Amino acid sequence: MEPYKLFDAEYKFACLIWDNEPINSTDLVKLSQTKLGWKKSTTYTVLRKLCERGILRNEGALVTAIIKKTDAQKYESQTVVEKSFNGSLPQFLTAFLGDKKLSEKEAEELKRIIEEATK
Amino acid sequence: MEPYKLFDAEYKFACLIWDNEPINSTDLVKLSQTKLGWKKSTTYTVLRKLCERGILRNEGALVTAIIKKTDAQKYESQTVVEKSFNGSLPQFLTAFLGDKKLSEKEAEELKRIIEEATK
DNA sequence: TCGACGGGTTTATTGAAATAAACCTAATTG
DNA sequence: CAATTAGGTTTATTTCAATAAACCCGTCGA
Repeated sequence: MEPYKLFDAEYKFACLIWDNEPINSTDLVKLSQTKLGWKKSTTYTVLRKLCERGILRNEGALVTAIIKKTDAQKYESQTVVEKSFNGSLPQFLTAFLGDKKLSEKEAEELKRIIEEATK
Repeated sequence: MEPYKLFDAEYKFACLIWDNEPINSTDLVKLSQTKLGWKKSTTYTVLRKLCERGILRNEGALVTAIIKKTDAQKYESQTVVEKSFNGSLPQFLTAFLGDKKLSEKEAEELKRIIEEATK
């Protein structure tokens, strides 16, 4: 498995941790119950797998993230561009935008992000 | 199933058709063999499923696409932005670019695509 | 001192994606 | 006409993501 690959359920779960870390494991069980509808055992199963894969850590019932959300997102974004868009960001953008219209403000923000990446 | 959702294997297969349509089904079997390493039955199984879902058509052994590649890509791009980036294209772009540096030319191209979506 | 609770592990179950073996029938060709 | 080929369908198999039931063990408060 590639280091940062998170499956759908895993990603949602990891988001709980990124948003709440450090979090006690029992509290995480409760949070998963309310936010994801998961049973205790499900939470611990997924938690252990992500720990084994070096993505999370559970030490003394305190759960934290080892990899950052931005790194997981970076992996996810690059994977989709590679797999579905031949590695081409312009192709991705073109497809995403389609006939969608952007406001001036949105366009400015995007262009600023792009500018930023040329420096 | 959402109309345009293609699983990984299905997407690769559909790409063969988008790139070669109209294509005779027997030729498609050969193409899938060489490009994807698929057996004949695999090709026909996947082909039938995509036909049932209204994505491809197989009429008189002639295979064509019903939905366009750009539409499948659009769906894919929007799905990833929703699922992993909270629906925010700026967040996606930021994550994708990371520390990557763009050349002037690449930046221009991206900005042009964005400009285009404001008209 | 026992029962509830915290903090887990072990072991299943289910469902679906990915792939293919085995079979079928009609047409064609040597 | 016998064998091959085209063009499929039917039925499995395998793998793995997603989810959970059932169990375990130490501790702590009543």
